[in-house]
Amino acid sequence: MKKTERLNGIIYALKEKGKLNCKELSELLEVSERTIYRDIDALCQLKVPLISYEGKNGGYEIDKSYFIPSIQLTEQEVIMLLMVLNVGREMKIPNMGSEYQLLRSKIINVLGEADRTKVNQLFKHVSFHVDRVLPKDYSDKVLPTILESFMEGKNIYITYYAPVNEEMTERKVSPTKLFYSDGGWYLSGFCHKRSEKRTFRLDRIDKIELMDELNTYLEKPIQSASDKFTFKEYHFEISKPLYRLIKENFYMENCTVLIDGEKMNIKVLSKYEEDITNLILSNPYDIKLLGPEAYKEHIRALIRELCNRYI
DNA sequence: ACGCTTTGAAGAGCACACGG
DNA sequence: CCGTGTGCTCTTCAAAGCGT
Repeated sequence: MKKTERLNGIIYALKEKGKLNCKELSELLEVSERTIYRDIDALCQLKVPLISYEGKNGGYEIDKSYFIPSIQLTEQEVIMLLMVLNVGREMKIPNMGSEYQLLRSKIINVLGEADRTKVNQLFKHVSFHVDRVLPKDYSDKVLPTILESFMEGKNIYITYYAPVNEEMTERKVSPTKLFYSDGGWYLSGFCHKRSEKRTFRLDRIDKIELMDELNTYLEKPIQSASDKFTFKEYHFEISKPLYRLIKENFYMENCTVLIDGEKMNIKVLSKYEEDITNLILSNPYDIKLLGPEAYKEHIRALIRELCNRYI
């Protein structure tokens, strides 16, 4: 890290944290305490209004009124931000389409002309692919209203499209979590219409209104058996080659090997039942489901239905 | 190779907080 | 009030990095 970046780092850290001592700053910026003392000295010479407190509970503060003129980023920081921005666009963060280009310009304009050309050149050869992204689009109001509901701690009123019976339902929801999973954006929370925890696909929210009523479910977790994203444990016998092929997959994240050999015995804790089912049906010679019994019955029923249909 | 700058380690001195 | 612990300030010395 260059000295100028470190000086900026000290200013931003003190602005954010309030008071920090030399040891904390040295750990944060990964330099010795002596270097921090020298940097503090340099900042004082640059007329940055620092206040030092000696003795126990001492440290440094920056005058609250000190104004940081503009954001300064290194080339590495710009590259990281652009990577994150590109991933976000690929994940279709709601409303990102219109904001993407402007935000990208703002970030890249932090760099000088020469570095800008270099970074543009770099991003011609870097791309991100997120498979199975569900929605074509989101309603414009959805994300801003959900974000506001979390910041204000208030309930929302939504009109939600249920594809099974092709109907629009209206309901009051106390949002608890906004998340991206399995190719789409979801909102989970307490549904007052059903009186239980429900997860909603954002692209199926047609209308949304922020209510005046306070959300009392923000701090306490809501448990629900009908929740799509709960973890279940699966027990398999699996061939070593297939295990090697799939062990890095997202649905295998919580995997325990019970017996290691040409035929392996594993336990998988996963919330992606559809992917597990596809794995079982696509690899009948290499994987055998041992449990749980209820899920085995589910697989049997699927296979019976397939047989009835195609024999 | 040389000079300059930056950095780090160690130690001494001073100020302050706190408990006995 | 005094001893102890913590933290800022300052000095000295050595080493590494960088440009010429």
